[in-house]
Amino acid sequence: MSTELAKTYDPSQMEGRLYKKWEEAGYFHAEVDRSKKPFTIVMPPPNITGQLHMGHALDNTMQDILIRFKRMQGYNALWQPGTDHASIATEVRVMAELAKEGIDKHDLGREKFLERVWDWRREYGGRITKQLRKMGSSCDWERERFTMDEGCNRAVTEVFVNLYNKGLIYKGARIINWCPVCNTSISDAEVEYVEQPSHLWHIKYPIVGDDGKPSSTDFLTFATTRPETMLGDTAVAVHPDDDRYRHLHNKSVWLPIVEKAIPVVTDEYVDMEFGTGVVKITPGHDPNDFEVGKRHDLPIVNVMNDDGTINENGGKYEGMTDLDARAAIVEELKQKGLLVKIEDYAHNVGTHDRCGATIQPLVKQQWFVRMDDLIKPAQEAVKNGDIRLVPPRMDKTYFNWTDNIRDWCISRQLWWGHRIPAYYCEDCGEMIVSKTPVYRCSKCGSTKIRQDEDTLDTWFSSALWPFSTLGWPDRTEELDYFYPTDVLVTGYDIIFFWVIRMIFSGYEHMGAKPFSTVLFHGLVRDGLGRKMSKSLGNGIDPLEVIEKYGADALRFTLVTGNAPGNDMRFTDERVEASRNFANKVWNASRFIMMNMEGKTVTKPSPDDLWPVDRWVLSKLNRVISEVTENMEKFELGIAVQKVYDFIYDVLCDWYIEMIKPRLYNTDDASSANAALYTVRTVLIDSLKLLHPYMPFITEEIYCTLTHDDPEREADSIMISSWPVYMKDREFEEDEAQIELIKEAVRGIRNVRAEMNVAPSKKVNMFIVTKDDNVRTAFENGKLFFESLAGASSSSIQSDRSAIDDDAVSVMIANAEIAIPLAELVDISAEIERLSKEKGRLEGEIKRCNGMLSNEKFMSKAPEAKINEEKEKLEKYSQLLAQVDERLTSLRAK
RNA sequence: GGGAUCUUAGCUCAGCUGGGAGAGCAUCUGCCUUACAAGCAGAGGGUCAUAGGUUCGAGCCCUAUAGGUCCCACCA
Repeated sequence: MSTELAKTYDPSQMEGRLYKKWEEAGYFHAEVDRSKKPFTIVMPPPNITGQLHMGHALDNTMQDILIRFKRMQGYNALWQPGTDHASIATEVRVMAELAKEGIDKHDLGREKFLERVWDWRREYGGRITKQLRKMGSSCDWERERFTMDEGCNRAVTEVFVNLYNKGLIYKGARIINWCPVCNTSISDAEVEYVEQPSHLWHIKYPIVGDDGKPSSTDFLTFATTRPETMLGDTAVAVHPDDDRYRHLHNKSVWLPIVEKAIPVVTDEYVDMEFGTGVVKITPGHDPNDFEVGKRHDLPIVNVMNDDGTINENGGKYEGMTDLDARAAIVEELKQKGLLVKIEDYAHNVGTHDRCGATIQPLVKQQWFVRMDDLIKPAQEAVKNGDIRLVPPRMDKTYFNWTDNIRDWCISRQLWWGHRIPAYYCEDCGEMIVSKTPVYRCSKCGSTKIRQDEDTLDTWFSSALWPFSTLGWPDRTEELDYFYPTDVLVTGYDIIFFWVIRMIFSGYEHMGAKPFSTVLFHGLVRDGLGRKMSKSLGNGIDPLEVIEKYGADALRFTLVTGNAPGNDMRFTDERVEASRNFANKVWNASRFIMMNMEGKTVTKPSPDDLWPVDRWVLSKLNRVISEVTENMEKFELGIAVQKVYDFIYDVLCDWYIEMIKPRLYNTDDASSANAALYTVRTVLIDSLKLLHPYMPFITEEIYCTLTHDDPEREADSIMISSWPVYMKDREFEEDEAQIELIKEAVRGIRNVRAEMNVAPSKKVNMFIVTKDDNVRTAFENGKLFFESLAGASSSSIQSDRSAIDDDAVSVMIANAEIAIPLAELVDISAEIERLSKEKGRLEGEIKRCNGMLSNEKFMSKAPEAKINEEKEKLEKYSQLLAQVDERLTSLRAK
């Protein structure tokens, strides 16, 4: 470790080095230790396809802040990392690679394809974790997991089989989003609705008469955007209350082309206002129609092949693509006189977000998790506060999901993922769900066994993450000790996909919640407020930011000025400001160390401390308890703001400036020692408070500062103890004294700036006061007028004698600082300045009086508030009297 | 269509359970004052979206309106 800090702050030369040191020292690692309280966070596993983006950066910064904070507080802090296999994203990625070689995954076959994916994963799967290290993330890499490692696989199988045996997993037909290009079903979330210009085809079906034949005069007219699906129509629906069609209840209409009768059903799903109030029902190719079909027990006719062409149910249209069939069918209807009109219509078409193909809703056999009972404990947990969501408004979103929960479709027609542990006997058709591979049919003894082709939804394994990573289904020590975990940090956009599923899984399989608190963050947007996305190309690469400004600046930027759950805009200027702050910390530390050089700083006796030393310790004390409290409440943005203000304002702008004369004064070693000891104490505690936010710079300074200190607390700031409030650092009187001096200094600076007094011009100052307390304060603080306010000398007296009449006055309660500036101001200007001040004071007094003379205020407001107002009134009245007196005397000239 | 959320200084945003409007950046004026020009000392700038209501007192609570954002559902 270097013994002094480099002249300029350069994050790039320290961050990699320090991270390596931490990791090698094992500071990130947590072992079960019953003598300490655990604090656990499981990292939302990033996709192995992922590249670090700002969302990760924010997410991980927040987790690292909490983990570092708790670790310093003495908790046994475990941050459990890992990655997600991301079935569809990865499969698409590898398929794209194969496509470059002209290979389709079906050519390779399942096994060969999976080998390719594992190869890909070995090569790129660790990329994101390397990038997380650059952020300074202090997670326990020795415990890194993967959603498809051996343990997670066992957990997944265990859960699937258990749920199946409990009757909570079933197989059933459902309409799903089918991508005819990728040849798989995709989840609702992967469907992107794109508005496309299209048409509304108004069509009429003949009404079937009592004789069972289509009428040639009575028709039922309706509109559709997809005429080709009429091949699969099994009903026509009207609203039950629609008087226009009451006569058709229980009747039928004739489905042309297919040439068969289909019933007219009544269903509330129909919007009477839209079009003619009639809807054709195609349960096989429309999600809503599917639901209607279920309610009315309608047959399902599938007219489409997996590649999107019309199948044998389409009769003569078999083999045509959907669009060709559409044109042909419209033409045939027209010839039959059944086409009423064609209208232009813009309509939202579901497309696959990865390949852009138009989604075809198809009915397929899928696996489902029955949610009605599983969701109940998850609902209850948030309701009764067992699990707390931060910010609390997320409760509403949460309940919106749990209240409207639908069965979870968990099967995917993909290869990369956990294959469903269901086996079918080719001979007798028996289905066996088993934790271990099945080779023989338990019913007929046949060995012709085939495993279900489908894999599980990626979220199925993520849902188990809080306990699968700790060893479940084995009852490990880790599980016993670290579970339930403490905080989950994630974006509000995956409340449904992930958070809810982890919660009900925790209750179902562990019998306990997965975590106590969920801390949500928002989206990171670009400078224009747009979501960062690849297609827009407006994403800001965190790694580039780190390279330019350092990880500390990036982390600081991501949590500053932001409230939990709110989106934030990310701009270069904000990072720059953060970097500048880091630079400030760097230079202040450098200054302190320069002054310590060659000296042995010892603990001063209490008598050696100056009021200003006690003032800063008292301020430090307060910021420690406030910051700690804010962090306990997850108010990270507020906490870091307070640390910033303390370091910048209290430490750098005031305290360091105020002790300079003592440091430079070689005659009084004990005073210099007291100042140095105090400033070092304050610096170390400030660095500790800042460390969770800016781990690298604080470590570098801490180690350098304490490298030869025999009483050095720890080899690293990250394992040092979090500062705590200390009663013997509380100095109320000294605080008041120094605040008075600061007020005076600021007043003098104001006047000087207003009067255009060159900063280099030193002037005499006279402090006039009759108040003993104020006198004491200024006796202690006289020297600050010289070092901070440009006084050549200052003296304290109880009246204005021996002061030039044309001196400028700075009024402080019970004191006047008179500054003779004869050659720079004239009396009339001073009268004007004081008159303005008088007006301001009168306004304040009027406001106070208004409140205090309001009977209702006096009877209803809390006593503390009333006293506060009374004190203000007193102070302003005092100042006003001083200003008045001075004005009277000036006007008499 | 349902739900959530936001609207505060020129810009980006804080503002904890209601008690005299804040920060950073930008702008303006001075300063190379031996830690820092990535700096120092000052200054200007806000009817807290609009209209009502509750309250002694509202940026904060309630209602309505306008506009923005997000999530969900997608209408034939």
